[in-house]
Amino acid sequence: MDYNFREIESKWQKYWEDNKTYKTVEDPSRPKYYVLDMFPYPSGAGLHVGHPLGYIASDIFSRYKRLKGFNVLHPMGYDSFGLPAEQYAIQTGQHPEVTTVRNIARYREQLDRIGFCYDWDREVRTCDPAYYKWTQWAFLKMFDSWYDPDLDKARPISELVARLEKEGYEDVSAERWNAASPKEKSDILMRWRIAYQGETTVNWCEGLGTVLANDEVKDGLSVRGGFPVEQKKMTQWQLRVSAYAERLLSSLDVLDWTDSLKEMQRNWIGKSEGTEVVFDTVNGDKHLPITIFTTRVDTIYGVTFMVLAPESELVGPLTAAGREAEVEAYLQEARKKTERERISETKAVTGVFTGSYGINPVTGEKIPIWISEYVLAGYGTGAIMAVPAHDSRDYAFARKFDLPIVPIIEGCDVSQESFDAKEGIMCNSGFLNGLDVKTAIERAKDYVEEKGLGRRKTNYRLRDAIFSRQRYWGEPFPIYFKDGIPMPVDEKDLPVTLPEIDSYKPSPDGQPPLARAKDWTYKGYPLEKSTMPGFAGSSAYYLRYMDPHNDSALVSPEADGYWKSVDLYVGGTEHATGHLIYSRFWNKFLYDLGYVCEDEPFRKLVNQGMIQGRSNFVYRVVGTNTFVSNGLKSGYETTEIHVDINIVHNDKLDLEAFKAWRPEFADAEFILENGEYICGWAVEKMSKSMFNVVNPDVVCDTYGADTLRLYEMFLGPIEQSKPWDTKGIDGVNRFLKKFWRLFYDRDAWLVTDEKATPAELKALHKLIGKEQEDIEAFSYNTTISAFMIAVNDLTALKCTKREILEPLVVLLSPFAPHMAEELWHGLGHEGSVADASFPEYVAAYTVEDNVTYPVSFNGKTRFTVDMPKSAAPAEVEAAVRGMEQTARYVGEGQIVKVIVVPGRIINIVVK
RNA sequence: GCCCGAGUGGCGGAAUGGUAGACGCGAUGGACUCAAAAUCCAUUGUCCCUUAAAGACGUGUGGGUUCGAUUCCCACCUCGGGCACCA
Repeated sequence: MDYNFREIESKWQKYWEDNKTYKTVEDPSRPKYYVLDMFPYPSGAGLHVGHPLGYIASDIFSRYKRLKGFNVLHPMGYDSFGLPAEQYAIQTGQHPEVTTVRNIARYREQLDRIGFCYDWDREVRTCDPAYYKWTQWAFLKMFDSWYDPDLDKARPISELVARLEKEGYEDVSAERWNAASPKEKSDILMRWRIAYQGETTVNWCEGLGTVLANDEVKDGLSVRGGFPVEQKKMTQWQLRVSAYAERLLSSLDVLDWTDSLKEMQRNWIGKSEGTEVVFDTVNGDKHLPITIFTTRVDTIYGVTFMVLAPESELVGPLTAAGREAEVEAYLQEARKKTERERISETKAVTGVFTGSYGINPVTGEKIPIWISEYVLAGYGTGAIMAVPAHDSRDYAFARKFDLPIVPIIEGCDVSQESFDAKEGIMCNSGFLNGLDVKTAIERAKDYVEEKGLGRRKTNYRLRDAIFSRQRYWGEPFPIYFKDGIPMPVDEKDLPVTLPEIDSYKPSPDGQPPLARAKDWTYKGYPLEKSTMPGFAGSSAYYLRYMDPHNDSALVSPEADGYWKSVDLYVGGTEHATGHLIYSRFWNKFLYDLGYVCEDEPFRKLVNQGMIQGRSNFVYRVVGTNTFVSNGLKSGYETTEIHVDINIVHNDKLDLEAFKAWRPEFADAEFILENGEYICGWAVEKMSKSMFNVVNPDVVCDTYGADTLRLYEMFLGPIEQSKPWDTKGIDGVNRFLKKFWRLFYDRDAWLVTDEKATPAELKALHKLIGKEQEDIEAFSYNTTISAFMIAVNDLTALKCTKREILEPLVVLLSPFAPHMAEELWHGLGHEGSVADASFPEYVAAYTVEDNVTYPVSFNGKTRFTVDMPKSAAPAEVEAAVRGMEQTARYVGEGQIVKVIVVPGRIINIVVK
């Protein structure tokens, strides 16, 4: 019987499905292990070979852990709300659900062909009402909670209400609270709710007709669609992620994530420890104290002006009489610019003088107050003290508007640029003179606090997440408005399902699409018309997999207590500042309220790299229909043309297929080298337009799923991005065929019950040891190498013994499950190879024979020493030192060091 | 500009202080075959050389630590990724 992968693979895929081989149930008698892939958005284009890279890696790990005796949870689902389906719906009028369901079916078909061990009974879809019921539920909990800074966790809002009634809270006194109207009370609580509605500057994307979160905007363009994004003040639902900034930052330390990913999150959270300082200001005869934030309070003697953000509410009160027109003109100008324009004009320094002055609280000096775009309203207090000598932005501004520059660090040259480094000795700085900068920062902070001029303050760049989208294809908010007051829908009435509407465009009066729904009300009151963003549904999906059919809780305490959190999460880095922050926030919130038992959702995270395309080119001689082979093209003037990689094999063009590819190439002629047409190539993004997309189905048809799995892992370390290069695929395919031939010689079944030889046992156990070690380290490519060596060794030994081959099949099963299953049953087993046990590693079988070390003095071999090859260098050293001959040559105790490497003695150092 | 990460044969890559280039691809030669496919065997870092032996060189560049450096340290160059008026 030859290795017929088509037959084998479809046979076992059906077997797994029929027997529910991969169904997982909670089992307290076995240790659990939770392996999760980032679930895909089911796009219309289907999967290409880059998508399954991470899935294959996690599948191998899941299968390995299962062989090791773990109860493995390995689920899959779909992140199925999202913009592409909605954009398509707007164009075609077709309900996004229709396309989504179709795409999911296609994804499932493609995934099934690769032989994953998912428990499909646990599938989730974010657009399923039974699923998004729990997304809405979590939102209600957030709406109904506040962040208590004393306990440093979220608490029910009722506790805050009780406190307000009794003693007041912060600046809201009990009298004021108790006298407030319902609307006023609602507004007050919005200041503390975790999910709250508030006015904020948002990223408005006209092209998509919706607001976007910071991580959905890149370089001033929307990540989806690439439309320009502008800043706009709007009232939106938001999540108080910023309350968790410190916890999100500090618990990064305990996570087993890559340093680069943690660093990205640290940057995104952007903690900076500084000082808030109060400056008195004078506008004519009016005084108004304003607070600024700085990390360099030590430079306070170098302050020569102050700057406000254009959006700052201080702009109005500080605009002096007679300056209104000019200030207003500047604000108009700034408002009109989109984010992108602001960025592209980085170098252009703009600003306007308010006419007011600030008083430096330390020096008493009077300094002008300006307005400029380079100060952001959303960070710190929206106002800064400017120290042009030691801040490059202040420096540029001072140069442009001819403001004084006062250096306060000894010996620094600020004639060309500012001196930003935090080093040097202070001067011109009163009580700070003579201190080095680091000391001066601390001294100045103490000083400011002692004199009551301000206080130490930590700021974070992390902003609250804007949570409303003016779109249709997302979760509706479980919020209705009673007399303008946002009210939560009763928990028992969840889910609030999406209504049918006639068109997916915004309503004629510019409202979100849900305004088109006929009866979008609850208890007779209007429901919220925006929907939740994409990250809502993906923030807690890993919890739902633990208990996917529970209708009374997101996850039962039993299921949560058993599965706890994700042990291994595999996915791309593109979610570093989006999903991976929101999920951690969401989980911490649920943890605070006691719904989950773990503070962090993803213990260990592995980022798989991208698989790029490898494009092929043909070279048409200009003005002809003749194509010249790559090696000869320098002799001609040619145009480079992308050619479909499916008609190229190992860079050799299939001439007939090329002629048939496009009508205009039907009568193409070729200039060949050595009788072949060699194509050029380049590594590019995998995309249809470059004809370099490789479909996993095609690879499965040609080589089989097992070869695809093996090959994707053999390409290199999974974290690395690399081009898909079909060249090497024959190698792993050859390996599988060779493996098969250990069992079958054509139709003859070779396996015998003879006893294995030491050489055979050695080959097997070397592999067991290596596979164990490498899989735990995610070094799959080296495991496969070890496999190839073992199979070559056993082939050379003509090994046909069950004692060796049976464990070998188990070792193969995580990588090539179909073939392993076929051979496992061939060996007479009844159940699936997935239920086998990982073979025990016996180090003794791999021990090498003795080795003879020559011991030389002055370059001449004087004697030899016999040691086992496994002896550690230290043991060899001890043996050499202890020998009589040694003492004869160098004298007792003369040896300083004997340098030994496995197999030889390199040097003997003598006193 | 700031913060990470990486530079090794014709190619993907291996080795994390101890024989650099495992394993695979490609290439060359050979066996089997009427032939092809498939399979198997051998060679394959560079230089010197008819070949071999022997030798020298060799992990981006320059220095350092060490008996010994692809690996550790310093500086630089190149590439990739992230952040970017965050005071």
